[in-house]
Amino acid sequence: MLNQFRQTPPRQAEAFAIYFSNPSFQALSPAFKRRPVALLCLKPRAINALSTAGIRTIGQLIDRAERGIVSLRAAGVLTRNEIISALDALSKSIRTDDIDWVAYAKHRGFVILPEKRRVHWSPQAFLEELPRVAAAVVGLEGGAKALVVLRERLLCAARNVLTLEKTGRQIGTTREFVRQLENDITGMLHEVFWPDQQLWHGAGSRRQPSDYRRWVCRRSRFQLRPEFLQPLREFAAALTSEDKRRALSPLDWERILRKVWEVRPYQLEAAENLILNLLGLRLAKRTKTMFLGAQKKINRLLAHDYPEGLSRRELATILRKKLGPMAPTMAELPALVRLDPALELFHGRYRSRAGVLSRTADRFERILRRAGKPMHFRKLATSQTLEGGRTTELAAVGKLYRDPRFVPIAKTGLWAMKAWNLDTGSITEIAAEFWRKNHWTRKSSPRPLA
DNA sequence: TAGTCGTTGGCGTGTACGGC
DNA sequence: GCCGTACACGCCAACGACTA
Repeated sequence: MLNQFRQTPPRQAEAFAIYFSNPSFQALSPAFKRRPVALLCLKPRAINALSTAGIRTIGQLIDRAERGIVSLRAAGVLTRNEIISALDALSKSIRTDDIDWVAYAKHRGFVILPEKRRVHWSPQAFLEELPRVAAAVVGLEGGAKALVVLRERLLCAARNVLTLEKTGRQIGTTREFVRQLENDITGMLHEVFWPDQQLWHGAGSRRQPSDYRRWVCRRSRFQLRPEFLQPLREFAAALTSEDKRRALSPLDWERILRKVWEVRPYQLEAAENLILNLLGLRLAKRTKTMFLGAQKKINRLLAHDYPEGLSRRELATILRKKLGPMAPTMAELPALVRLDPALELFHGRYRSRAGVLSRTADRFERILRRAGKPMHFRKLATSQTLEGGRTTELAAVGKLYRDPRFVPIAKTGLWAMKAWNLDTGSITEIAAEFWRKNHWTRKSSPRPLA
């Protein structure tokens, strides 16, 4: 119980007291000393015991430990050991201007996440690792039920969140318990992801802010590598108070994501809701529904009716006719298209990506228009395979014959768009037609060149 | 005995949807 | 466009069973 810096051994009566002193504590700033002891990740019993003894800040704990905390009610050997261990780890983690929390966590035997080290985490790498880190934290702290809630309610796209009721049915519990669990998970993750902020208290959480002991008593025994948190911090720094206050439309969300992380919402599909949650953002439901409807319409139009694509103006006009006041404006269209992985902008025209066009003939039309000239059916079949189709050469010919958009060029195997109005007969037929148009007879036909 | 886990019931709010 | 209804959800209070 005693550390090496104590000069004289304690009296017998003080044998269960806590004594701890270390010269390195002098390097701690007054601001840091004013922070709550909960930052040291002590168990609730230890926090409660210290709180009862009037010790609520790190500075108070250091001062009292140097003088000796003789009577610590409701603290047994384990609790006293834990406090000593926290003080010891703290003394070994002091750097010139701050605390090295990773070193502190190592000294305490906590889990350091993510396991792999990187000097720099790009937004893409962060997004890839985030679900694993969240699952590691929740799996170890919360158990199987919490993992299901995490998966169905947080590690998913904002539009795919399972209802409380359905999630509850999955784990055999009530929707209210799912809500409480989700709140606890969110709180836990907030504390893990924002370790230097005031401890989180979510609305509806079991923790009550009026009760100091409850307020500070829970911190997860995890430490995230600070460099891993950098992308999230940059994102939070780029947000305005207005962004946090109002419910964001999907377009606002898309705009912010592109500006800060240079990614699109579907790229963070697996963790979209968690990221929104960690950043304290929410999406507007009504607007979201409205835009999802518009997006569905655009998808259908471009995949079936206009596989060759539409200009922004054409698309806006058609949508206005079909959706009326619910139609997106010209200005909103580019972002709406960017939001949908099935759509793309190609040479100034919006169109479905070839891989998601539902009909083979639509793909053929796309390929031919792109080439701008007739193509052999074998090459057409190969090209559509490269773009995600599965049609064989034989089936391709059948589809080309059946679809009035395409015409064969004589018996060459070449196919063109009917809209191109090309001469598609054989050389003999073209020559005969040429002669007929010029009223030439056999006698009057010109002699072939020597 | 305090804390945790999980349930129950109730109230208010926002949204979707159908009927008029 | 308005209205009523159903549904999902947030939030809260209270409670019992269990456990360290």
